[in-house]
Amino acid sequence: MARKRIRDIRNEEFIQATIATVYEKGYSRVTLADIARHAGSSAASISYYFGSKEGLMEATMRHLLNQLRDAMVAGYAQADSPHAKLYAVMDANFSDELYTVAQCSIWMHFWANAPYFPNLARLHQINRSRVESHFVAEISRLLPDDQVEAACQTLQGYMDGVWLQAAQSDAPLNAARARQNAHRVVDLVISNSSQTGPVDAGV
Amino acid sequence: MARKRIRDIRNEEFIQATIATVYEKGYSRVTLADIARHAGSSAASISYYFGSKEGLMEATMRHLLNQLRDAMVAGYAQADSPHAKLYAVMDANFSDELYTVAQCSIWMHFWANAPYFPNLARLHQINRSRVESHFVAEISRLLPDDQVEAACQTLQGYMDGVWLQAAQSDAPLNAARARQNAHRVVDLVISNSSQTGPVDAGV
DNA sequence: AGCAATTAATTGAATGACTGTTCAAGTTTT
DNA sequence: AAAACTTGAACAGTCATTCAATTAATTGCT
Repeated sequence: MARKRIRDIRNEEFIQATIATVYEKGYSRVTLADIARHAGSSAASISYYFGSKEGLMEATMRHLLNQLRDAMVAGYAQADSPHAKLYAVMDANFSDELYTVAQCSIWMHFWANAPYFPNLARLHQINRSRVESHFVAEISRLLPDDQVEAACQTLQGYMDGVWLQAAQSDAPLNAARARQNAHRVVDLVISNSSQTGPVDAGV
Repeated sequence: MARKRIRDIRNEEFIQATIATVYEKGYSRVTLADIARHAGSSAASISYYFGSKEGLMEATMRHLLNQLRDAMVAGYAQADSPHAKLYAVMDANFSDELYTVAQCSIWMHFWANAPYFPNLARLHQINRSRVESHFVAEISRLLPDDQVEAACQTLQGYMDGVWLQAAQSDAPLNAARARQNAHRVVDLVISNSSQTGPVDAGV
């Protein structure tokens, strides 16, 4: 246990340094020396812990994916209505920890680069599928079948789009406000059900 | 005139090669030699025409931004109702020429890298502001004021989000279907006005 | 039109800078 | 005493850029 402790601490430090440094320099320009400097360490140490630069990048993305998954699952479990569950997914995406310029920025970089790393592309796909299946499950209870796909894609696109804009921001983000807006979007999208009558009462 | 012709042809060729090659290798790994091979030319030639790799990337992004702007402006001018204008913006984004995996992919890369090139970041911002002002102008005529921002961000996010997913696709895209879905999203978002009655008749 | 002369276009090879990775030699921790 | 950790320096490879030399295009002149 103790033997692993140090390694875990180091891994976490390097991953945080990676996030900060990729945000600062961009994925295409960042070097191990840059990241090491940020972590107060040396490039050789990174190789020692992660094997290679690619290994570090993979570990970092894995960390981000897990963080997002955990936040999502936690909020999702507590919510008890379809409406609340949709809110929960949004709240996870726009939580104070995840919705920062640096995090959104590195997500951008990983989104762009994932297709060139098969195992990352796979992880990315898994994450996306999970979000989608959650959305579909809840929206199916709130909208007629023929509107589910559009509504789902709208919400998913909204989350991605806001992150994309956030990555370009040069001012700190307001996560609370982002959550508020996201709730409005959820309301906007599912409020449509009132036009076609209560779906639950349908065939 | 004739003197400029050759240079223009070459520029266009190299930019197309850049799009194809960045899609193939990723922004962080693409080399001038890769691009030159795609264009049936040499790396030295690219330096001759664009001065540097960065110059080539800037020219390519400028090209993409102009292409998008032109498509948007053209469709927008022909549409005569707010509703039709919203459709037009969507149709431009999901036109057969622009909505391809390679184009969406390179847009991803440029979105991610724009912040590290001040003049590109500026262009990017201008483009985004133009789209937003179009959206706000039209949506203001269709929804009550307090819903405009959310609706606008939803549509903008939807476009970005779909492109983002498209960039990850390993199958060819169906632009016509994307336009159809986009129209549905527009309908979904603005159909909400019927809940609060005709906005035009309000104070 | 035809023919130098000038300018533009092209690229293989050389250059120089950069960077991921390894390694040996130390230091710290267990 | 052993295992884990750390890193400066060396290594090997890559790549953008430059340069010299060659070829193609254009211009100006008679």
